[in-house]
Amino acid sequence: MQTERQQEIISTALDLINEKGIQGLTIKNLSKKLGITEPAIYRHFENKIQILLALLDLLKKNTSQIFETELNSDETAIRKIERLFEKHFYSFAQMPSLASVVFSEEIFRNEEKLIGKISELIEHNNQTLLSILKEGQQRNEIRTDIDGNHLVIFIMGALRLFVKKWQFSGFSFNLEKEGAGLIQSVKLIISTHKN
Amino acid sequence: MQTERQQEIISTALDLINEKGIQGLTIKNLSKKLGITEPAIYRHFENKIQILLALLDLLKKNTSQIFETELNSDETAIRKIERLFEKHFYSFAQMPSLASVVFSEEIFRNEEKLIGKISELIEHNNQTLLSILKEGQQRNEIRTDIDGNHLVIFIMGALRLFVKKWQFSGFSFNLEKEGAGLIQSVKLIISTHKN
DNA sequence: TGCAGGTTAGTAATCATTAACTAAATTTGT
DNA sequence: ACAAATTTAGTTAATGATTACTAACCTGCA
Repeated sequence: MQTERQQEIISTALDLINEKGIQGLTIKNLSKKLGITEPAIYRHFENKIQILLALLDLLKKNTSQIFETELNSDETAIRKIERLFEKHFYSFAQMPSLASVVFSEEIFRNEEKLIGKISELIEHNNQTLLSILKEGQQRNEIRTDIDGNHLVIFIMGALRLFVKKWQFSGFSFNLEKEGAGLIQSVKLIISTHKN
Repeated sequence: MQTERQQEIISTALDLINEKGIQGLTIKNLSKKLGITEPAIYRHFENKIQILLALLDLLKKNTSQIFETELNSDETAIRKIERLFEKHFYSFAQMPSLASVVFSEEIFRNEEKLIGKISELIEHNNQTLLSILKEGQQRNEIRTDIDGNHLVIFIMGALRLFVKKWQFSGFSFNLEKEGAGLIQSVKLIISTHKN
């Protein structure tokens, strides 16, 4: 469980990374933004790594959950993928800072624990997506001429790059609206060809 | 033009980022790896930003050139895309450190000049790829039911994610060999459906 | 009254960078 | 051809900023 202050710290850390990148996330900047002094941070987190680990938990909560929920829903595979995109876009639109962190693994490369945790998260989400796709292929909803692992790369690659473009543009376009078009293209690409 | 020592410094900087991420690229680490003292670095580069700018030039040389060459070749669009992947894979296989940097824009987020330069590079390469795709669509080699800009996202997204997976695995699989399979899937996905 | 959550004032370590000096190589003037 | 002048590429020693973090103290509140 997290206290309100801890959540506030994590959310502010997220904003800082969004604004200035990982090199902008310092205890000084963090405390300044929170309106408290540096040592006060240490009343809530043991050290900086714990803050980043908590931040990774937030990422996990905001992405893993999406994958898991869809895996266990009753929809068609195509509809699951569609909702996967929609939910991601919704989540990022609600909290744009998230988009600046979630697909930027470079941020977590300076500590063994962090590397392990983000790798795990990515791998787990990929496996969940692969399950959805394989099920869709068995049901003949999703094309079988392309290996499931490759489909994962196309889907996640597109999602990642599209969100990164949005971030790079300074969140200047409507992610959910523009994203709807991309979702249609994804469906065209992965569906079994019917004619 | 660059001196031999400057190239050595850039190449070593690349290796450092590959090993420890951008936070591992310090003048101290750099000089230690080169076997010289820290101030000696400043005989070859004005400051650290100039080193990163020179590193971006290396990235540009290794990616822009690939795109440009293919744009102006006489091959079919499909063959151009195929060679685009092959050349990227070859380039990264020759110099794996490159793969750790080229799709990690986060590295260059702490200085206005760096952000500008990497954004320019990405945008330029995307535009070149878009030209290739649109020409292919006009010639009816590439499917027209999906917008060119979306095809760019699928192609670049897949290339980026695939290379990133290779990096994440510690370059543990054969990029060119495994990549050949992905290229076949890319061709299946972007080609006009013929039957 | 005890403690959660702040403060002030510091720590050692590390950061990029500079000043001043030097040995060796190279260029220049005669 | 050769000594003098200059340049190149390194050194040691130090700079002020900044890093994450700590010790000791304070204060309002349950």
